[in-house]
Formats: sequence, C-alpha cells, structure tokens
Amino acid sequence: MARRPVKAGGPIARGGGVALGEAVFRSLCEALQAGSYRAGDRLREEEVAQRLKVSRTPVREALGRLAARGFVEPARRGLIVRSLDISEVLELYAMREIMEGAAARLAAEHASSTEIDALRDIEQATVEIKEADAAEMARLNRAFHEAICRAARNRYLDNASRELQDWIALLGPTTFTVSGRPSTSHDEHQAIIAAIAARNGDKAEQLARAHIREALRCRLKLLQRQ
Amino acid sequence: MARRPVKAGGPIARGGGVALGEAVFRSLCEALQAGSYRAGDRLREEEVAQRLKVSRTPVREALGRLAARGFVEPARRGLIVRSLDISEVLELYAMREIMEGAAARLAAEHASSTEIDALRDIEQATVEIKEADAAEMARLNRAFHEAICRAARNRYLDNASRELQDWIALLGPTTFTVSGRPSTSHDEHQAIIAAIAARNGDKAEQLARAHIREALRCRLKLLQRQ
DNA sequence: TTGCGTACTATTGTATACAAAGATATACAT
DNA sequence: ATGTATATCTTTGTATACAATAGTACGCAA
Repeated sequence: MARRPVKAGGPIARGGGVALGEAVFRSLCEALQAGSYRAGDRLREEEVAQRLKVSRTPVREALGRLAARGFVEPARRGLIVRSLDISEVLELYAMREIMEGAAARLAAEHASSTEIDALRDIEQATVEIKEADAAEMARLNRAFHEAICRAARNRYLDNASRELQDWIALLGPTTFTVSGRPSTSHDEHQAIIAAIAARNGDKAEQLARAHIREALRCRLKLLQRQ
Repeated sequence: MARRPVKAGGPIARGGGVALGEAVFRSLCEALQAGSYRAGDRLREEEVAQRLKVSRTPVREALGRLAARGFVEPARRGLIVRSLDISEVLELYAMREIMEGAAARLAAEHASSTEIDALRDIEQATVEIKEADAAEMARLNRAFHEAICRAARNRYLDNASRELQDWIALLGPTTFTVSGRPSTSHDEHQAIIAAIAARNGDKAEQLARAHIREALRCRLKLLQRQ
C-alpha cells in the first residue's frame, strides 16, 4: 500500500490556557476535516502522540471524544476513520432538511430585527468575494446557517445542527466547488431571509428544505466525480 | 450541608468482556438516571474511583464522555451534574416535537408491515400491565418511540432521538406518574399507529407532535409539584 | 500445499506517580 | 472588622510504567 504521508501538523501549542486533551481533539478535528486523515485510515495512539509531541493520555482522551461522536470507530486494532457510504449521505441530508427547515420556521417566529440584519450582512459579504473562493463561501455559508439556528432559540436544535455540520465537513470538498452553486445558494438564502423577515414560518421552512435538497443535488454530483 | 449519602452502587464488575472505562460510564449513566446523583452535585474523580474500586484513568474517560454530552459540566473545580431550568425543558420538548414528528412521517413512508405489527404488539402490552406500574409503562413507551425511529430508516434521526431521550431521563420521574397519563398516551399511540398503517405521513406527523405536546403538559404539572 | 497450533509482537487498557493550577484558609496590616 | 497577601492543600492534568489482549508470523504435521 502506497503509504501516503500523513501531513497533519507538527507539535501542538502547549500551555495556551487550554488543556492538551482539548488541543489534541481540535488538532485531530482539523486534520479530519482537512482530509489529512482519510476515510478508512488507521489511527494509532502512539503515532498521534509522537507527532504532536505529547503522551498517550491526552491523545486517548481526544480519540475517545472522536469515537463517542462516531467520527472514528473501533476496528480490529485501534480506530479507523469513518467513511460514509451513499445511503448515509442521503440520510444525513434528509436529517439536515428536517433540522434546517425547523430552524428556519422557528427563526421566523423568534429572530430579532438585529439578527435578521446580521443574516443580510452575511449574504452581502458573499457577493463581495470572488466566486471562485469556495473556502470563503463555505465559511460564510456555515455562518449563515449557524445564525439561523441561534435565532431559532433552541439549544438542542443548535447542537444537533452543529453535529450534522461536522459530518458534512467530513465529506471533504464542499458543494461550493460545483460551478454555479455559490450563485444559486445565494439566491436561496435571500429568499429564506425574506420569508423570515416577513415572519412567514411556513414559507421559511419550505424554502430551507428546498435549499438543502439543492445542496444534496450538488453533493451527489460531487460524489459521482470521485 | 446535609451530606446526603451517595448510594450509587459499589465496586464494578471487572473483566466481563467490557473495558472498565465503558463499565464506569454505564454505571454513572445509571446513577444519574436513577437520581443517585442529583442536579448540582459535584463529581470528583477520586471519589468515583474509590467507590467503584478502579483507578482514576477509566473514571476520567467516563466523565469525559459524560461532559461531551453535556450531562455534567465543568465547575470551579471538577464537574457538577447539569440541571435543566424550565426554559430548557421547553426547548427539549420543542425539539422532541420536531424529531418525533419527522420520525412518524418517515415511518409512515418506510415501515414494513412487520414493523407496524411490532408497534401494535408494544401497545397491546401496555394494556396488559397494571396501570400503576409507571416504570414498566415508561419502558414500553421508550420501546415504542425507538421502534418508530428505527422504522424511519435514518440513523442520524435515531441517534438524535436517543440523545433527547437521555436528557428526558435526567429529569427524574416520568410523565406516566401523572394520573390518567398512561391511558391517554396509549390512545395517542394507537392513533399514530393507525396513521402510519394508513401510510398517511401528514397525519402521523401531526399526531406525533400533538402527543409530545401532551407529554409536555404532564411534565409541567410534574415540575410544579416540586 | 493447507490447516492448525504456538510463540511473538504490536497496540490498547489500567494504574500510579508526579506536575500544575486553583481554591481555601490563615496571618497580618489597616 | 475587613481586606489583602501568602502559604497550604485539594483536585485536576499529564506522563510513564506495566498488564492484558488480539493479530501476525512461523513451524510442523497431514
């Protein structure tokens, strides 16, 4: 097997007010989302510990948290990075449709005018960056969905959405790398904001759900390329 | 302070094919749900370790998982058991309404006839136990909701529902201790099953949501007693 | 050659020792 | 009496050593 070098970062910053276990956890999350570890890769405690220049103890803690979330799973020996097959991707987006729909409806009920303005600002920012910058688009997109979840005033919904977002990140390239997607996504966001501003919960939910279905279409295109 | 004795069980079973960290985690979960530890109680690693006759290492692992889920939270020193104020209870049930509604709709689409029969069997069992047995009612109720989630064919929905269920368990006495609730709950369940059997997703969702709202009414009664 | 058993080794699981941080108590000054 | 500085002590965070277990390779026999 062609032992692809694991290029995830070197030693970890120590004593920055944050415990090593936490730092290792973040480092591994980043590595996972950056694709430094890929689906099916094996993770050994000692290997991670040596790379980050810490002992196995905080590494075990971090891996435990990763395993609890399901991002890695126990294998014959140690842990392997979880991979999502097509049916799981469909379920994941189905779940997002439920959550984002509910969040948009609740946001239409509860969002303050300040929060609605913040949504508009985020979308304004997306037209001011160059279309090709998919990473920045993805960042603003996350900000948009998080802002809606916050406006929904339900911390369980917020947590669940955040976790789904983490799973999406595990899929690798974002749907904004599909040509034309940044623009259509922006239009859909605008429509959702308008419905929320009009306090039309039904419409906000319907639009948010359609938005996620469009995202799934792009995701499936992306998966077929691979 | 009147140092209520912590009566959570003694030493843990060792070597039963399950790692100590896992065993400690389960033990603490049970203790939490049984009310042996109450909201606001402090958890010290050493104390738990001595009681269960293990070292701090597996205890830390278990506490880490508990903290990741939010059941305990870091305090000035160590961890304290999380307590839910009234607004969180409302958010919790609002989230359940979303999830159970979605699950019922999807179950109406995907449930096999075998699964629908299984739902009927569970409800049949509830009429065969004596009304006063709230614990058994609660067990069957969980089985009912889990069966619907499974029938919905979405593992993210299933996981999220299970987590909400764990939060509910943290609230202590179940809504079945409210007089008359076992009976009305049964009726509501029957209606949900009928809608699922009729493949009427809209109605199944609407009924499931109403069911959770009724459960919330009982929960609020229960909270007012305290 | 193939199947099985056994030794070995890689890796995780647990305990313990030690370091660091932070709370609490005490003494002293005002 | 009250506030502040400092010492002490409790508790968590990290490293390391050791135990247990599961995979792998090797040898031997059929």
